[in-house]
Amino acid sequence: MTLPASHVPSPDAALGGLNPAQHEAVCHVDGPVLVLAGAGSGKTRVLTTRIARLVSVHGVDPTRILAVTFTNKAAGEMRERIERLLGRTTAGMWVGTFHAIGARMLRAAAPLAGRSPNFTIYDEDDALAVMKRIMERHGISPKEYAPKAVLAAISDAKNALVDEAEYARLALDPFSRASSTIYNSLEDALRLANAVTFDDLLVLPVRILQRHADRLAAYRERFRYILVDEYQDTNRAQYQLIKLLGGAHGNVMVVGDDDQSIYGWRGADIRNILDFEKDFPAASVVRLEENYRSAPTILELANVVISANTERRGKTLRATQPPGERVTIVNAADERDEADAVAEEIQARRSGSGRLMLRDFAILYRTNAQSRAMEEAMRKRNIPYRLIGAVRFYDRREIRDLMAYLKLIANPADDEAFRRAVAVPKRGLGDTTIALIAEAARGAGLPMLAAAERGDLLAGMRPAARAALAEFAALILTFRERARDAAVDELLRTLVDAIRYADHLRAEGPEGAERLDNVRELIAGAAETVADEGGEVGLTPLDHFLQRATLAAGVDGLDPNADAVVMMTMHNAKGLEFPVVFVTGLEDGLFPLARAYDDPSQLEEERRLFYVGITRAERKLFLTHADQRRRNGELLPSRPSSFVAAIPRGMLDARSTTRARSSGRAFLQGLADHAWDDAPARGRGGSGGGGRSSQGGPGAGRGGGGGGGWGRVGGTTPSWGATPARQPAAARRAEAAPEEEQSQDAAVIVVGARVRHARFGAGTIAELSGSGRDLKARIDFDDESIGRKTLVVAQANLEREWE
DNA sequence: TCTTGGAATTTTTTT
DNA sequence: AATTCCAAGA
Repeated sequence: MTLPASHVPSPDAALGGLNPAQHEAVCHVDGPVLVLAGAGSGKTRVLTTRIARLVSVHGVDPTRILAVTFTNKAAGEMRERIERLLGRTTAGMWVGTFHAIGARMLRAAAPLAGRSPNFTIYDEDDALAVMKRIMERHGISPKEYAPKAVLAAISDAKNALVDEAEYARLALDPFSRASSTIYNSLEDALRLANAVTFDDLLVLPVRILQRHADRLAAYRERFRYILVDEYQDTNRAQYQLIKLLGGAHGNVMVVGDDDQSIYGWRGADIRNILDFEKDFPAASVVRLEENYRSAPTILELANVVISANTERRGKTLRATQPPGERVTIVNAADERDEADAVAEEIQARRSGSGRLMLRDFAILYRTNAQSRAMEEAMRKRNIPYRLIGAVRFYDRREIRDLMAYLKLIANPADDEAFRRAVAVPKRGLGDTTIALIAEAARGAGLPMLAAAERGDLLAGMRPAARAALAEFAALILTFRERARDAAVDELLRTLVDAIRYADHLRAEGPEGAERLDNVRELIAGAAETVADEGGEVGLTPLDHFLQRATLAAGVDGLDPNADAVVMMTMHNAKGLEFPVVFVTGLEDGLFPLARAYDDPSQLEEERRLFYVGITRAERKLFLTHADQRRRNGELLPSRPSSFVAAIPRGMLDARSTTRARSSGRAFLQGLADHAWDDAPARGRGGSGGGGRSSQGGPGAGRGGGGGGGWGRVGGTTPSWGATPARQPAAARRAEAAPEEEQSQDAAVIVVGARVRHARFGAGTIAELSGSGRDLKARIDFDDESIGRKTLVVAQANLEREWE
């Protein structure tokens, strides 16, 4: 990104408006620092400003900076903000998630881990499939030891940097012994398939650095400054990576909040943050305790909730925002009633005086299953929404089918991909034939595809099967050659043609059409992949595409331009903020989950998750719970969460939906100790019908200069993300478009419009197709080497070009 | 080899 | 409720 010189701020301008603690963190140059950054305390600003100053004031070459973020989206935003501050590109700076960075290091040194650079990353399903087959081979019954449990045990071991050999030594009980056997075989199978698991993306780089002093020295020399965001959620392997890279010079800044540590279950070790000063002696500690995000009422609630935890360093967030509305708790009859109340509240507020847009609302829940009722409520009222997480796009069957082909093309040793690709569409090759190939491959020590190419290994196979197999192998070979330089979208198009995949889907009946749409979306999305994402050599566009697809997080797909209500788990909401937030399903057994009661530390983690949910809200927070809820098909009575019961009455306005009041009486009266059953009378003037908006308005609205942007929407022409500067959460707040069903982008995305893409630069829209989330734009880019491309508008993150 | 229908079985969170 | 698993039949 380049800005006119007049827009480049002087180094000191960036310091304006920082509070003393932020200032201290930003101006810290050498040596370790721990920044304890409370929710909404401006830590992203601290990180980006510091990096910008390292470059502009201290003359640090961007290539010598390593910044670790929690999601790819956060990485992109961080890079963008730094570039805006610097007025120049940050090419060569490493900004990414631990997994993306690990993958990059591993690609550069794959042979040291027994892989070649085009290795495949197995997701959980892939790993599970491999494992089940291993268990079968070893005669370990999946009834006795659940494959998922074994995989989880192995994953835990990897995240704790325990290798097969050490695990074998530690394995004493029967389950661990079985797991140990499987762990061993799994590692062999992965090597053979030239594949790695998610965990390996962390573990293998650590191993390489531990065993190869020259590599370690080279990286230490390169990365003089290391920054880690969301440090409270790092696990052993991640911690070790940072310690290896930064241990010598100690120029490591970690930023985190022990109160927001919510990934203990996947190996995150809260001790990493509690003990930072031990690991990096003489570390300075900076505490950011001023909150710039939330109304005082919300913050007060957050402080009360988290104070029940004992395992914490302890801090109290101070409010800087003007007073806002009180927090409301809503009692609903069941999950549908709860969803209706939420939807009605959104409708009421949207048409109210607050000038809110749909993207200003977020619905948060503990489990993905809770999204269903919410989705139905939104659909019933034609409220556009975006669902984060749950069923990932790449998990859909048709997408997995095609991805299997791509993976096999990229990595012919990938047996998982082979098994899936060879079976779809049907070519008369069933289990028997596949088992035969697997057997032959094992015997010869070859990947299955290679075995399939060897006629001499397939004695005893039916001629028909043999012919089909030869044809399949030839097909893959053809595409392998094409993939060397072909663009991925082109590759996909030809592939879909060659295997007549459209026919295959259409044969499935009506839902095949929808699947076909997804295929088109995949192709359009692939058009966006660029050959080289920053200096990695020897990889094809396909390799890049596959990696990006596997490592994509749920929120990565969140389109900042779409005006839609967002729904997601609280885990996914970490790091985000919204004017109005609904934290739903606050019932015992659901949030906190039942199993958390066994273990005080798990209960504390649930409470931290609640804290994360609360602190996402800027102006208004709703808590909701239902009297009964369908779970796993069973209708269960529910009582309000113990988290709710622990909140002093006076801090909440309580309200019941009409249905909860009429039907829920008997149930509620059973709860003598329940704080809310007498509440609807209070609050202001009689609380009207269920879900009526109480627009008691934050008349104050924006308050501090950089703070909110709460009121301002509307206005004249859509300027839409273009307003540079002055707007902290600029992208999100941007204007959007008329209501016209789903297609919020329609007003600005029109044929002839000038737009800018982050990588392809400026261009003109030549043609549009599809609608809503599937709206695609054919764009003629100014740069002739890029030419004409078709992008999915919802994913392309286009900005209107300002002229 | 592939389809079909009934049974079994859901870890809660995700890179 | 919904997906996945498994056995028997076409």
